[in-house]
Formats: sequence, C-alpha cells, structure tokens
Amino acid sequence: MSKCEQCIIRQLNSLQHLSKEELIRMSNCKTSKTIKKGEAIFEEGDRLKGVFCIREGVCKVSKMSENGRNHIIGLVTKGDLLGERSLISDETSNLKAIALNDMQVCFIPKEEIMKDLEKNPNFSLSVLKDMANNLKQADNVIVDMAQKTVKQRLAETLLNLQAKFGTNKENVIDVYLSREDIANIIGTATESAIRLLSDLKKNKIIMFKGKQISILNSSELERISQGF
Amino acid sequence: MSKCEQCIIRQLNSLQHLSKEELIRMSNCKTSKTIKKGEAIFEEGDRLKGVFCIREGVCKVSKMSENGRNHIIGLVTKGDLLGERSLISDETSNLKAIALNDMQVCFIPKEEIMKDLEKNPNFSLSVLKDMANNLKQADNVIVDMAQKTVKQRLAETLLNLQAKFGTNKENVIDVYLSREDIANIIGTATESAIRLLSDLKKNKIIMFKGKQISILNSSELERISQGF
DNA sequence: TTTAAAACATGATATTTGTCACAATTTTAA
DNA sequence: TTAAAATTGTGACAAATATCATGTTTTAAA
Repeated sequence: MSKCEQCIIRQLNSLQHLSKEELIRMSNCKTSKTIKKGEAIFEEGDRLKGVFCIREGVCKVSKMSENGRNHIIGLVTKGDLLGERSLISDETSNLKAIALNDMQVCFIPKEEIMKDLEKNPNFSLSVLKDMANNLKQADNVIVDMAQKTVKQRLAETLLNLQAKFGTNKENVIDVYLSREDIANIIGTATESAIRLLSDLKKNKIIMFKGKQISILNSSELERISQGF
Repeated sequence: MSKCEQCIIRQLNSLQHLSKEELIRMSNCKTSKTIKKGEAIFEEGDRLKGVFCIREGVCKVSKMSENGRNHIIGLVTKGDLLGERSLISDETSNLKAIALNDMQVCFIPKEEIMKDLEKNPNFSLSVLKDMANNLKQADNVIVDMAQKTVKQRLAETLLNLQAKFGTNKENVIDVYLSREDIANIIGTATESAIRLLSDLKKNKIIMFKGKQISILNSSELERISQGF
C-alpha cells in the first residue's frame, strides 16, 4: 500500500499542511478502496466514519429533493476530499456520492482527522478556508438557480465543466455525463436539457456526439450564461 | 461601553468558546456601532477588517446576480456573527448587508479573531462546525431553488421565517419584509410573490395586513411546500 | 449475436412564471 | 400638511418550462 507522506495527491488539498509525523500516522491507519462505476461511496443518511481522499476517478454528489427528484450538488475528482463536513458537524450525511467511472480512493478514519484538526492549527485553518470558499461558491449557485433561466444555467454549467475537467486533444470536455445528469446539475427536466443542448449544437456554439461534448464558441456561451 | 465577558449575546455563537482572558482582550479592542434602517453594514466588494456580532436588529444579506437582480441569501439577527467567511478566506466580501431596522452591532478587528482561531482549537472547531452547518443548509437551498416551484418556495420561506423569528401575541411573524424582499428571497418577480401571497390569503392559509403576516394553517403550508 | 433495457430525441400541449401597463394605497420627506 | 415617491395590487399577455406520448438509437447483458 502506498504511503501518504509520499503521495502527490495530498498536495492538492488541505492534507498538505500536515507534518511528516502526522502523515506517517495517517498512512498507517488509512485504507485504500476501489469503487466501480455506478457504485455508491456513501448514501444519504449514512453515518460516515472518516473522510475519503480521491486518488482517481470522478463521482457525483447529489441529494434527493422533497419533490422526489435527484439534484447533483457537485462533482468530486482527483485531489478532492469527500465527507469532511458530515464528520465535523457529527451528523449523518445529507448527500449521496456515486462513482461516474471506476475510482481509487483512500479512507482516513474519523479519529485521525479530528486529532489533527485539534492539534494542528495550520491544518484546521486550511480546512476552514476551504469551507469558506465552498460557502462562497454555494452562494453563487443559489443565486444562479434562483435568478437564471435554464438556458443560462446550461451555458454556465458547460463552461464550468470545461474549466474543472479540461479537454482532451480532440477538444472534448474530459468528463462524460448523461443528459439526465446534466439536467440534474442545472435543475431541469431531462427533455429540456436535451432540447437546449440541441439548440446550442444547431447554432454551432457546441458540438457533441453522444456524451462527448466540445465547446466551439466559449465567448458566445459566456454571453448566453449572462443572459444575452 | 459594555464588556464582552459579561455579554449574553456571545452565548449564542462561537464566541462562547473563548476563555475569559480572550474575551477581556476582545472587549478592549472591539467597538460598538449603531446602524440605521436601510443603511449598509458592508457592500459587495468591501474588504472587511473584522467581524460583526449582532446585538440587536435584523439585516438582509444579499448578492447581485449577473441578471442585475438582487438575491437575498439570508437574514442575520441577534446573536449571529457576520463577516467571518470573507475574513477567513481573506477576500473582499461577495455579499452586501443592509439593515432592515435599527441595529446595534459590535465590531471585532480581524487580528483579534485570527489570533483566537490559531490559538484556541475549541473556538476554531466551533467556527468550523458552524460553517459545516451553513454549508449543509446551503445545499438544501440549492436543491429547493433548483427543484421547487415558486409557490413551494414561498410556502417554505413563510414557515422558515416563522421558525426563525417567531410570532408576537397576535400571531404575527416577528419580522417585517417588503413584498420585494420576499420575492428576492424566493427568487421570483415581485408581482408573482404578491399574487401567490394573495392566493394563500384567499384560501385562508395565511393572513396579512401590509407587512404583518400570520400563518393560519401551517400544516397546509407544509403540504404546499412539499408539492401537494 | 440477439434482445431487453436504458438513453436520447422530438412533437404537442398544458402549466408556470415573467413582463408590461396601470391603478390604488401607503410611506416619506419637504 | 401635502406632494412626491415607494409599495402594493391586478389584468393581459408572452415566454419559458414541464409533462406526456412516442419513436429512435445506444448500451449492456444473456
């Protein structure tokens, strides 16, 4: 099993602020897991016993609405931590995490993380900063959901996906989502998402073949997301 | 000027975890401010030099959308802290705070708070828990905004207002908001909010005279918010 | 490879919501 | 106190979006 103190993934998140000794201790109590495409890392209502550090793959983090539809709150990928919040607030998870492709994750037990949070102010301040940023981000999403049209949100989501996941050499956005998943990110009916994607294609603003989506005209997409 | 170590407001937020010495130090560097109805505590883009502890009054915390409309993210009232997030992430504020009535707030300089965050793990863990809760709450709002109809959101907002502010002896919800503010909380046009409020009144689910709103049938309101 | 299931797509239609116009009422300030 | 401004309220209509029905294509499993 690989060692935390040598792991490069750690450089991508708050764990980079841990000392060498703390990392060695962590390495000794962590476990590695493989999660297959479609499987859950955890479900709504689960009591998490630790946090997950994503080494490989992507998962969708979602929540059931009172209307019985699923809403995707975020996509979590290499280098991200998953589950800190339920751990810190000491409640069962309000979210569900499903792998979009095969994943490699490390599991770090709760006690280990909590010990570090209490003993290492650099670490806890980093987690705090992270949460402050997430909260700011969440505010933006709330305003977008409340004020933007479905078309605007779709345009913005496509830009966000490209910014987060980048593109391959054929200019295809490096994450494959079903139309339903896209609809569940922007909060609309699958049919509406499909229709609007087709519109964008017809107007040569994007191109797609199945789940492979490319942005052809990002400045126009930007304009659309701002309501023009 | 009153002393932090004797202040009962502090018991309502994370400041309760500070030691007596920390509170005395804080008391010596804090300043008290009066903010009149309609005035801003801070604006979007301001660089905050500290946090505000609300002693009296209510303010709305809002953000401009790209569409040019204002969206109210939250209402902040007695006992709440305001501004910790911008402080922690060390960025200019993404939010604006406007007093809904005359307010009394204490201002605690940034250096003081940051010192306590680094030195007192109990305090920083409490702030962390607070943020984790806010983030969970934000997730719920995102899903509501994305999936619920305007009518559902209005019903839920009325219930939330009553839960947060309570009622006076005449059963009137103890916060006065304009129709426009209500519309800006649920993310709809003012006219739509007015129409739906009138509907609820016609069906004897609520009652109102101007800004004084009473809930007559909260179980029905609950049903509506859940989509029936 | 064949077949069933899932995902994608599109049309028709109903519902929700926004926009504009304007009137009535309330609040604010001179 | 009175005039101006802001807020509240309502109707008519347009635009956005959801829903339902149905067909096609793609994917996965036997």
